[in-house]
Amino acid sequence: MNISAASKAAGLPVKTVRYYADIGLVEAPSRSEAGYRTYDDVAVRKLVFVRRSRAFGFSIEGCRELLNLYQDQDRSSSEVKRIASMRLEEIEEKQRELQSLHDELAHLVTSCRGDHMPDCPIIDYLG
Amino acid sequence: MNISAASKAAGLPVKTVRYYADIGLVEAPSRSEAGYRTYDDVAVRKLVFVRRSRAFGFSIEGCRELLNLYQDQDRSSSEVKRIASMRLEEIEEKQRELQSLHDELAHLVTSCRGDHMPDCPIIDYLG
DNA sequence: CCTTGACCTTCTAGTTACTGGAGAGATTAA
DNA sequence: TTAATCTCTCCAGTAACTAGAAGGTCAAGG
Repeated sequence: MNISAASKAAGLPVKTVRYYADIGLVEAPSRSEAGYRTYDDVAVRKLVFVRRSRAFGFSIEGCRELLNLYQDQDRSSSEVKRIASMRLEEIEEKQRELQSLHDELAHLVTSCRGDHMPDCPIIDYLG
Repeated sequence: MNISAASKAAGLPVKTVRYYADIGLVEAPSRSEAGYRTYDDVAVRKLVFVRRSRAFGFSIEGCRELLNLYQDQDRSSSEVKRIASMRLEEIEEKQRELQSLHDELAHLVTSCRGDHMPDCPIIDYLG
């Protein structure tokens, strides 16, 4: 499989597939005689794993940790759970921040008449 | 006022204060004979405005827009309201995304026993 | 007067996670 | 054979700063 086929199979852009090998997140693939990268199903499965992990908001370093556990037959599920729980807490923190941000801004928006007078509570608040 | 005083007054790191002038977000301050940047209250007020806008999640470009409106005596409050409302919608979209992310991950975490067996539903799902 | 330490300057480079493009070689289909 | 499509590497850019180096300035204490 050449890189574009692997990229389609994994659901990642070609550039990203190369990038993940460049930074050592996944193994560097073997090359054809002409120097083309060649991928097999195992490589694609790992790329899919990374894509899903990223979609969960894990950082590259987080993915690296998870990937090691994924590849480790002797892993304990408690370690995986610990990492996922940390990420869950980060998400919850972000949610709280976003909520207070939302409430404050919504308050300002509703208190602004939105007509053509230069008077504006949003600007007043920010300034 | 030298840069560190202005930085404290505005609630921004010194580096950031310099940076905002470098990219032309705020005016370049005048300089003392020795080349030190000197700030007045007006400059500080604009820095505070930027800090607050950033805290609301506006991008630098968004801040630039708002700052122009802030400095424009003839601004219409409808324009300000429009920009703030757009930002509010973005926040709400982000909240929805984060919520489904949270639910999915929370489901996986609770379904994982977290013991010392290599069996793990989180890994199974990702891989 | 001199030194010490805090403060200021510019410049470069690093961060995160890619993305875009140039220039050149390889492969495939017509 | 030629044109289109891949693929390669390398360089640069994105957002919004942050860190650190090398060096100039200023005020206070001895």
